Amino acid sequence: MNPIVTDIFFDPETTFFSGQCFRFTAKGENTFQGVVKNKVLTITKEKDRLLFEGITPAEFESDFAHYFDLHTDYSVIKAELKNDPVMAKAIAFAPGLRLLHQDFWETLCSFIISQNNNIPRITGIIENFSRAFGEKIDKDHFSFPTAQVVANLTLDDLAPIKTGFRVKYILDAAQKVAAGTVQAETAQALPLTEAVAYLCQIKGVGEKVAHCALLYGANHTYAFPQDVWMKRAVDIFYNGDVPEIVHKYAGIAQLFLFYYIRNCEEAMAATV
DNA sequence: TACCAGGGCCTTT
DNA sequence: AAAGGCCATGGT
Repeated sequence: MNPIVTDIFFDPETTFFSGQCFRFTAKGENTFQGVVKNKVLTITKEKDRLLFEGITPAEFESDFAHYFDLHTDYSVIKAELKNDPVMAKAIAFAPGLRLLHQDFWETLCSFIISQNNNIPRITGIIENFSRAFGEKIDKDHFSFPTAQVVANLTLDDLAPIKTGFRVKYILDAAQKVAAGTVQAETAQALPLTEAVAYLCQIKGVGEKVAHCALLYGANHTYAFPQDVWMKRAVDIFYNGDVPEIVHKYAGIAQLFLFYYIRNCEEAMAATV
């Protein structure tokens, strides 16, 4: 199958390793591979274009363009955000970041696993979780386990995944999603505040995890997940007071700020 | 209100 | 080599 070529710009590396998704790995300097929508997707970054392999042009148009938020014009958003000096720095530091539109259940479950955990370990847990309970796609790749499958597991089944005390949270989330008590469509349709409360009915889902699931998995672009890093960023950069422009593009602004404070030497130095 | 719960990768000391 | 923190939340 010939690769799909696109001249739409985004940076796979910063996008995949910004902490919004946990399913991609680097394969060499400019190639990244991961499981999306039960398919093994390989993306290669060339000088002025990206190559997509593993999916058909029809799949690219119908599913993956939305997944990569390619219908959103980032130049407009970034131009406006850059009026804020902190955002200008954050955007300049990782200009190719994009907000991914992921599967609701996968993000919900992934961010339950993420709590009080670091990104390499989260990635490893999700890999093992998929290998154990997902469907085999090829030798090295497995789909993310469905809520229906996970809902029928026991605490002992999940023990080898070593998610510790989070196991019972995962089970409660899976059971509520599988039963339809919590639905992606409802989470998406509700206003943000009500959507957060809706997700917080799940054991182990609090404000932070709810915002992540809504932002990354339910199209809530005004969601603004605040973990220790973001709180630090808001304190240091804005003296605790988030400016209006950041509120306007909350989710995307958060993505830039999070990546900036996590990775930029200058920003790190400011934390001392 | 403060602390603790699995566990392991990574950073700092 | 050892210690502490990590895209948190619920229970005591």
